[in-house]
Amino acid sequence: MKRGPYGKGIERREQILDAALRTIAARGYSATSIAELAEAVGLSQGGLLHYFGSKEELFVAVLRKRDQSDLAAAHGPAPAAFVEIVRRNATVPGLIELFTHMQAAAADPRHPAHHYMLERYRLGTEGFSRALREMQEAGELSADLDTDAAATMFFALADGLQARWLIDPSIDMAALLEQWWQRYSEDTSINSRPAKRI
Amino acid sequence: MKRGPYGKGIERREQILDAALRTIAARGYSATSIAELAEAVGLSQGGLLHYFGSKEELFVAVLRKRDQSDLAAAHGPAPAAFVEIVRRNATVPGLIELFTHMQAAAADPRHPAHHYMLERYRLGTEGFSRALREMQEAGELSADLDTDAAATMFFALADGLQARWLIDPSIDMAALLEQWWQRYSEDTSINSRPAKRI
DNA sequence: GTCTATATCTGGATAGAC
DNA sequence: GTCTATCCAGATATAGAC
Repeated sequence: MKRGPYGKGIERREQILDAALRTIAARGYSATSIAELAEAVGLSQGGLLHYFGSKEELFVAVLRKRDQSDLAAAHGPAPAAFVEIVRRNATVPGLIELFTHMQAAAADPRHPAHHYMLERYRLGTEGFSRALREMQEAGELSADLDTDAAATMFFALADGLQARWLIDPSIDMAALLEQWWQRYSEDTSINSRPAKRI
Repeated sequence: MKRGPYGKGIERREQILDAALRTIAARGYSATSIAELAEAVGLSQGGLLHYFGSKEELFVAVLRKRDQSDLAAAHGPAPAAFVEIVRRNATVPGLIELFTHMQAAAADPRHPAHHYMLERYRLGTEGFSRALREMQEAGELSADLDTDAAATMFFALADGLQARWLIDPSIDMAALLEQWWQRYSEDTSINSRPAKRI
């Protein structure tokens, strides 16, 4: 809450992002043009674009804001906390839709979402992997598990499930993630089991 | 190879799809308008649209054609064969890009890709799951594995990895899928291992 | 900082001739 | 079946006034 125009600008920006978040959540991605967004925010198209250079940059900012709120809401032990975020996201399909569209668009290195996605993958897997290593050190997790690979899989699986869930909501994303983790994290080291089943 | 205008129309359609496949593979999705496509095919825009009602329907037809050729090229035991398809797809990023865009767009039930995706999920998981059950009956796979869930996970993981790989080609999709399968398919039934690690 | 107005303009879809 | 020509819609981005 700084004073002066600089602080106010930032504050206004956050207000706009909040409104955009709500609008996309309610209307979905495809139904949302910057005109719609501007109206929902109570601003003109030009006024909106004053804060974010382009539609795509605005969308990326919205995703960043969601990540922020997801992270703030996360708590508890590592794998469960991440599953919890997915469960939480499932209440807001519009934002998942936005994410999948941005993820597809981010294949182009010049797209504003490209850097965002790279950063998200890096931070996400680093955090997840670190949490797993701590579990290993505490003896709560099999030491032979490749934590980096597991983290990469988790995010790919979560993203893939989300994309599919939008099309076919019959699947239970959180349950599948839990099921995956339960089975995948089982101890498979040589000491813990015979080489062959009897 | 039927005779008459009907057969010829179908044949022409296939030619067009082949050309479209190559063009998208080479240029990527975003760079491909129907005008570009028409040019590559050696047809006018109107002529192209005579065969496919709209851009989206054409794209879906392209995906169907790729599936067809993937399936024709697949061979060998179930999980490995599917990984092989992913490995093969990795040589054609443009088509993966097309797929991820269509997957995102398919969230809208009115989009032509919606039905395609639903069908693909259904056929894919059915086939994968059936193959796993056969392995179980042959005693090659732990009987306690939920084959439907495993199949759903496989496709979600593969799709998620592909979307990420487009943005960050440093990951090895096929290796991660194999690693997943190897660990996930391990026998975890009570007979095969002690309850707790020593 | 915000609005109005406008510049483009890309691109998909259509109509009708040949 | 294929082409030409055109239309039209929708959307973004920009310029300049207040």
